[in-house]
Amino acid sequence: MTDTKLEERWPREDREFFSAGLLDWYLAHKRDLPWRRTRDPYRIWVSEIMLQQTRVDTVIPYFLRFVERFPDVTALADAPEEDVLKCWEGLGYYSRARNLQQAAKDVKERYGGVIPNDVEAVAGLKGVGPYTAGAILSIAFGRPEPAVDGNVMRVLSRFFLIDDDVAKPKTRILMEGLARELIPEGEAREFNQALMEHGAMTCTPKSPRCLVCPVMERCAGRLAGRENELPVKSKAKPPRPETRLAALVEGRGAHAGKVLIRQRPAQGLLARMWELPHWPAPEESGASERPRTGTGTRRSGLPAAPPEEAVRDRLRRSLAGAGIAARPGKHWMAAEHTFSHLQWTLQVYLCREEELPLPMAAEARVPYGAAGAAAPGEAPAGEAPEPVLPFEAGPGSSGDSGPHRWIGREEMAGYAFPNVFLKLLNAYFDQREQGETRGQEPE
DNA sequence: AAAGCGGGGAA
DNA sequence: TTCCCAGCTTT
Repeated sequence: MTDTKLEERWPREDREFFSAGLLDWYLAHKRDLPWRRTRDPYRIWVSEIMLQQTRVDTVIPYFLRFVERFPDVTALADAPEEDVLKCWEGLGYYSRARNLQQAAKDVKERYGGVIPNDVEAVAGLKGVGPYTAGAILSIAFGRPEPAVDGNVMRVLSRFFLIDDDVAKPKTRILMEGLARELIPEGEAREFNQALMEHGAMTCTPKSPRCLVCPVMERCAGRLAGRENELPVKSKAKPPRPETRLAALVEGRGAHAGKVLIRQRPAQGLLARMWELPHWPAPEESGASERPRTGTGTRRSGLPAAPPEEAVRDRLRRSLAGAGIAARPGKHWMAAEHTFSHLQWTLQVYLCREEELPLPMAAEARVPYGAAGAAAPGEAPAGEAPEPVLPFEAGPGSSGDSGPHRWIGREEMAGYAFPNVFLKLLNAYFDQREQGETRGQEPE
């Protein structure tokens, strides 16, 4: 973008009014946040990674715990990966944690553990894209780099009345060019934070607080009466629904009092996190129906449980395919977990570990399972044998089961779980402690 | 350029 | 409940 072109579209007077107004407002009203009490580039970096896709109030306790546990680049680089993942548990987008640690190892090796004051070096770190690079460089080092996130695009799109689709990469490039020009001399650190703070506190996604806005007099979006239709953003695809059968296997004998968990593969969704074992529900059964309402875990009753016979057989075969001999029992509860691209309905069944394990498990391991492996009275006669499903269907999957473990409540602290499984496990152990199984024994 | 990747807060 | 939010990597 040439300077004349920029001047045409956004006059210097407006730009200077905007920058000065926001900066003054920020210096008077900025929130006291943990990462604003330091200029340590490491802490700025950690905070910016956590703040991707995550709100300030959610991040604060995670940030404090994280920098206490891993106080500097070297401590993070040298920590076991599962410690880092456990510290990130519940925060989501777990690849952020793995990329952050990988980048810490790189900083330790390449730059002696010191985060370099260098645009290319910072931008080259794993997990650091254009926004985060600009944030680190400006906030930690005072460099005049733009840091354009969703807040900034919303603010700029309104004040300068830019109705390009902010979902397009081209629009972000445009905004970065504008944002770079807006930085007042020597004020990058405070101005970039002022932009984001303004988007978070005043120029909010819905119902922007124009009446208290420090730059409202010249806000082109508001003057045009279009503040509520900006920014323009094309809609994302709705998440694809998927029903899955989950097994809460109660251990017997050596595993009494424990339940079975497994670790997910190193690649893809929820990589290396732990979970209850679960498999896709058969399409043709009623099990693939979604509950009409609801998110989160709930007691059995609301989403109608799928037909018990077919489901129990499928579960038993899937468990056997993972080398676990267990008898599926009663439907316990349904839980929902929504990702941005996927919506799981987990139908959770209580199962009991079998005492007679290996021979049967070995036989049932045969992928296109022989009906002869069926436990007494379970396989419906005349039904075509169903394949034992691999651990995770889809491209890039080895099809192998990950490691399994038997754990009690105390051992949960040693494993990182996605929230939905954390809730299910806690609900299960709570219920069992209260002896609240009344009449719900597996058949 | 599009898809994959979690979770929580506001309306 | 439903809707909305959102940066980086990989494909």
